[in-house]
Amino acid sequence: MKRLVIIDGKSVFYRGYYAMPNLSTADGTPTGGVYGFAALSLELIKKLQPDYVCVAWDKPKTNIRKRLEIYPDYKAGRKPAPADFYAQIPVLHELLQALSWPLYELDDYEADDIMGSLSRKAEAEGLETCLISSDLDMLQCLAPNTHMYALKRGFSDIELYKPEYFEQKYSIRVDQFLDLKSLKGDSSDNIPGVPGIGEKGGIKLLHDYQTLDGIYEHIDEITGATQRKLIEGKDSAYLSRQVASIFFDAPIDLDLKAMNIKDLDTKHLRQMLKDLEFNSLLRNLPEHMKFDDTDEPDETAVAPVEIVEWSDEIAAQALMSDKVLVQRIDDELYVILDETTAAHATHEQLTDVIKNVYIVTHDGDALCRYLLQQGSDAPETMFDIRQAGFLINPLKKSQTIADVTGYDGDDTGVILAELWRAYDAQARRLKELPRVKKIAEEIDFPLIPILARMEEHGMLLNTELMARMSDDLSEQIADVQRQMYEMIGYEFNIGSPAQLAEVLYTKLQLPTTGIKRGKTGFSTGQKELDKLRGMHPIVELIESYRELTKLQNTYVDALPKLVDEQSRLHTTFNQDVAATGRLSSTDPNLQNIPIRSELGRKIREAFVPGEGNVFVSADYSQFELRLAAVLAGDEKMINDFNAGTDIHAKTAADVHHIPLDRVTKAQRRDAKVVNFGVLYGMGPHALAQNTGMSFGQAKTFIDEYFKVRAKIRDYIDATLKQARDQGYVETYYGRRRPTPDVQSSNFIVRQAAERAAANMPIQGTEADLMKKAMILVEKELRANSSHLRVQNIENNDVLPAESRAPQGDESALGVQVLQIHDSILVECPAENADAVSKILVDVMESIAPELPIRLQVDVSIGTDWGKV
DNA sequence: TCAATCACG
DNA sequence: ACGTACGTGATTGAG
Repeated sequence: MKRLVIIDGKSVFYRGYYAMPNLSTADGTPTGGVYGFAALSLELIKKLQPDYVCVAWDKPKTNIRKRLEIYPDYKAGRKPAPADFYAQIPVLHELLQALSWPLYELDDYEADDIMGSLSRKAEAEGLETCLISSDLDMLQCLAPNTHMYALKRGFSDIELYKPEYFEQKYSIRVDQFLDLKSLKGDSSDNIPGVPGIGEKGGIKLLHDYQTLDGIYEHIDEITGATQRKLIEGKDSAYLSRQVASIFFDAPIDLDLKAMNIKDLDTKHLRQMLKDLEFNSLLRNLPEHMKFDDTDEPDETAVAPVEIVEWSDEIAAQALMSDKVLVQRIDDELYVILDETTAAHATHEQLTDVIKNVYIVTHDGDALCRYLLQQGSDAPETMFDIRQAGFLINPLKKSQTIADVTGYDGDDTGVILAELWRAYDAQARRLKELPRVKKIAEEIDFPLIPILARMEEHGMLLNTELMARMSDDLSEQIADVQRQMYEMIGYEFNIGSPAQLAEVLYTKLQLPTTGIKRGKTGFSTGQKELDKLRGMHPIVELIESYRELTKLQNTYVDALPKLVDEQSRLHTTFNQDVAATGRLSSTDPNLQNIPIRSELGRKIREAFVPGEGNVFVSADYSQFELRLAAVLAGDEKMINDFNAGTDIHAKTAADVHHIPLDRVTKAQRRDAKVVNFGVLYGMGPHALAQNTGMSFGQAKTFIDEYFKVRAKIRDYIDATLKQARDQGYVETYYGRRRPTPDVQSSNFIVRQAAERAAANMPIQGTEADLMKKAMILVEKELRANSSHLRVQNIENNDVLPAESRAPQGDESALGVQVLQIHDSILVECPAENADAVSKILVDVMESIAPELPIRLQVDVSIGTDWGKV
């Protein structure tokens, strides 16, 4: 039996769009919906092996005219789809052309009707029809040889409905389905049904009386509320049936010739998929769609490298190369010499290679950590394919090997060949982006071994102290809990926002005016609690409960579980996550250990240096604000900073037109909020929320602020213009962030993108400088040149840098252990603390002599992290 | 798996 | 009519 597949285009596209919301090509064109459509339909083609395929499409607006005549509220209340959804539709149409799948759309008929009509004709012709849709309405079309593949939540979850399965699942016949829908309604199409009758009730009624007509013919036999609801809802039920029924008479021919799946331009298809960067799909095409390229080289399929065993010859060849790829896969270490040859190796065999040859690898951090664990040295720098991928497009959510190579199979030879190819492509791309290349080579790549050493070194945790703190917190939590239960009169889960909202807004009847509500009900977040403060004593109890449990669950109880045998914590620093270029820290996140609250700060006391050591902490003062002043070229602000003026007080004085010495504490505090907020694009609403000003006051304040700091306003405008005109923004040093969403027609999306775009050069330049500082600090700590020289000058025992002891923790003055965006934490022997402090201040303050501003670094020494 | 909440710069 | 400050990560409850 010949088989026909009819795809509900928009429905499948929609699934794809929401399954892959962030997918885009390297230049930022959104492709998630198209990818979802392509992946899903090609998968189904492979599985179903159809002879014919076509796609049904809802024509915008005109297609529901027929139903609107009957029922004006049909599909009312539907939200319009987002702009980048529509932007992808022309691309999808192009793809369909490449596939030669006919696309059917008609005035007055929805995709449902087209699918239904075609399937009836196919049934008559003796074809088997597979309907692909997420709209269960299509179940009306089921027939002996017409089946439906219903897409469910997620992506690969598909349910096959044949008439027998349908009848078993719903315990009604297919021809009763429309009547069931007439009774239960459909909220997504705004079809009312009979209010009060749902699926259960509807099925029971249809069981007893077969049809909607049957039910009303026997309405006397039905009792109670059901009878009343049915009588009241009779018109609605029949109206619903009219609207929900599929029109099987759409004027469309079953043109099997046009639907023939074998008839397509495979070359066109290949080019299309390549342009869309759907490389994995390209490699996994159904047999008949593959491009026959026996007479021209196929650029997509990559031949696996040959993997040989290590030999002296390989070693010699590697040492003579100007670069080799070194990659660990499944606990095996490989060295790849060129696109055809790779060899198994051990870290010992590679020691000389790593010391002398430029290394290319995917995930240099992992490679460095492995080498360090084996007792080897890490290379000073390398080409990291993962990091290069990030630098080329920092908006890409993930940079795994599969992401950068487009190959997600498990053939090691192919992975290695693809990695080599990916490196090649990246190197070529970086040549076109010289400033990005410079960032890679001078900042991100050299930082990798430093981060690896920091991670391996770890931070010592006083677990006994943590245990005592935990007991303490437990007692306090139990106490707060007891007080709350007494107050309310019963026990409930305070940690559940749903239950808490119930207590606050229903049990206690606290006012809900002005309270934000989310999808699940009224919010119980800190902002909303602030509004309720003073109305009920429970508010303070909730706050302290939250603080205590947060501290205990997230830090005090969680961190000790993660220490190694030496009681040290090893985080992972990610350099390829934050689109601004900042580091992030995971497993555990050591960049968000509490400090702001008194109680939270205590947790830092459990972070201690090793025996005989101390911590030295150095942080930039007002780093981002200084950079904003520089980027905006605001000379007044730069001068204020260079003169050491209190910038927040100065801002307040300027905005209020009063002398500096008459600024009140409150005025300074408000100015500080604006100074920071403006870096993020804060509006009057947020300012009002944060300061307690009225909306009007906040607006006036911001207007006044931008009069005083007109250069900042100009800078933001210029940055946004750049974002719109060239599609990206960049840091002072040229790190880029693409800005596709500033073109969005969706106001909210666009505004959010604008704030992110305006902020990126500031936050990103901060990140660039911090990384530079870390690289230089590391060099100084290890070389400890000038400082030791000062110490050794008396015995005149200075060695040239080259002949000093090999690199290693022992020979360094101290070890960097943490970076938190504007601060560096170093662990060092107590006697080195002053020398380390000096290095930190000197290096960090002089890291950017090209900038016309003084960078100020504050440094402190302590015997635990709470004391620095 | 997602939303809510809250920890940091 | 929307939602309202940038960038992160971890935990919890609930579907």
